[in-house]
Amino acid sequence: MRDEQTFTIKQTARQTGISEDTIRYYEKIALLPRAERKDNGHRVYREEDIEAIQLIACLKKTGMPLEEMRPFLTVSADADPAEYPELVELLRGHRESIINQIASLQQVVDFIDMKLEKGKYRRDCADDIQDGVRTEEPKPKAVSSVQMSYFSASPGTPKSPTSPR
Amino acid sequence: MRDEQTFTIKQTARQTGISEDTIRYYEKIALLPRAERKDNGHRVYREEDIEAIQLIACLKKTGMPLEEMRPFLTVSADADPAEYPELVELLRGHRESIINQIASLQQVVDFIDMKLEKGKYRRDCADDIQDGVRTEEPKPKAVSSVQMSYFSASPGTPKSPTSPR
DNA sequence: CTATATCTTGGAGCCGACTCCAAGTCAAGA
DNA sequence: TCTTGACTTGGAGTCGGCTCCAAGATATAG
Repeated sequence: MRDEQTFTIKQTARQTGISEDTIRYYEKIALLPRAERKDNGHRVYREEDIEAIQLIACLKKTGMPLEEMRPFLTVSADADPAEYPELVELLRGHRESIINQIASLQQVVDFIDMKLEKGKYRRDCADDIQDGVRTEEPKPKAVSSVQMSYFSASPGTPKSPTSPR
Repeated sequence: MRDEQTFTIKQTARQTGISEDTIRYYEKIALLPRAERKDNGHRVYREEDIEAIQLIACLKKTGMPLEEMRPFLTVSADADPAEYPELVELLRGHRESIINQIASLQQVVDFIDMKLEKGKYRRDCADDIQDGVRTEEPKPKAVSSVQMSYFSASPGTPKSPTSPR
């Protein structure tokens, strides 16, 4: 039998950069599945668990709220997302919003660059919220809590995904 | 008499996508300078103020904490950062971290794309465990090597979404 | 047997970033 | 005059995401 390597929570924390407390917290709120326990009750982690935690860490870096991560973790847990068409939609939506986020970040970089290189004139990074009359509330999405474009989605900008790589 | 247009807080909120309450909050914590008041005490905003708020909105989208925005706002307030060499350093640092963030986001996009297009394999989306003493790492953890099947390669320990073990 | 270390649990506390509220001011309209 | 509406203020409350206990179990070393 393949002996899979296992890790203590401490080792896991070290490998993932997420604190032990936080890992337990994620388990508590069921963002992570309940970890297996040894006879003494200690948690055991293996590669796949660590990868899940790393995925969380990665999404966290992008500013995504924990609640929104659930679908990602579900997808990562079981292989084929195609079986969950709703999930596919979710993923697409997230992809969109991440692309937008990248654009925002790029604008900040531009802003900085401009400032750094003598910048005098600045064309701020908010070209998306022109005086278009936006109703403050993006309608509450029906079924899934996820959607939450990082606010102020540009009105009517289809913005097809960047060419698949 | 110039045509400098001024705005109420409500209009400003609308234009920037930031709520009135939040704008007042930003002023309260001095992230924004105290706005001018009319005789009746009402706040007045003009273009430059709106731009500052939009800058905040933009930085917010990138996940930056309010406290970290202060230098940016200082810079935007008075044009030339070169006079504040310390600020220049700050800006450079932030630029760095934003670039990293973009990379993280791109990885998430890749992750999603992989999942969406039938994904089979993935490479890890994060591997910057800050100055880590990578103690016992069984493998060299190559950044760009494609291993780590994230799923479907669970020999003996299948995780199903519906059955926690 | 005792001390030390590593874990467990439940729960309290903290911080950032809002969000909401009550009470009050002022201007114009019916 | 009374009412409405847009604003003001200070402060309280909320929520997400940790972070920090205290009390207790178990494992190994001396």
